[in-house]
Amino acid sequence: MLSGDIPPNQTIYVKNLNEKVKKDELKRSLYCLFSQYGRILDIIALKTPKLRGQAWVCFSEVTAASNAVRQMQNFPFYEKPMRIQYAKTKSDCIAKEEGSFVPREKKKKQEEKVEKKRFPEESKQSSVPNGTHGASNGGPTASFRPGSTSQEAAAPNDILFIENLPYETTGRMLEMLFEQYPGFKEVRLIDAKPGIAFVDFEDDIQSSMAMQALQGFKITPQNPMVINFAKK
DNA sequence: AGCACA
Repeated sequence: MLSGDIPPNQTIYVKNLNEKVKKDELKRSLYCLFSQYGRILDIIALKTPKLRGQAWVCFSEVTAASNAVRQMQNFPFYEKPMRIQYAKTKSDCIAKEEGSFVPREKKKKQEEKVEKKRFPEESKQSSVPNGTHGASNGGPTASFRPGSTSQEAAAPNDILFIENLPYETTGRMLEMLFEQYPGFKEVRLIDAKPGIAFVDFEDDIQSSMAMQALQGFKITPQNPMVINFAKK
């Protein structure tokens, strides 16, 4: 089958990655690219001879992984089409979240269910490649409500579609925000439709970076930006 | 091509 008979998994296995790109940049880019599908708990990438050119992206939901497998299949990423499958085994970070993690020392096949209630400590500060110095104006990312139906993720595009802007937003204001990200080309406001804008980038990797960084940015306290890829 | 948890 398409996914090579591997059953769905919260973690996707990505291969055919460009081995020249440095590990941290790779993780950041993967994070930006895939976080549109859901919350990413961790990204594993190693540069050892056996493991270079591959990465594991762990999502908090299987549905996010499924969307990512389908939508980003063969996506050209650093000049190479990504090959995406479900991971074959459960990631440590997932096992930890559900309390079934067994340290690697014991190489046992410890797949038994641990009947446990939630941990009392709810500090879900998961390790995420914290690439971007994002929207640091108080409010973190917006909870995706206005506009788009967040279940149907738009395909990557070098054009971003911005919603929920205050009516008084000017092109210059948006330029100042977006031009700090590499690949920025231009901002386009629609006179007939206040509150939305399009922002063009050189490619969809760079647009993803900016989207991730500025998602939820508040120009006014009541206007967290909602950023999506523009429809093709 | 290659399925780990630096």
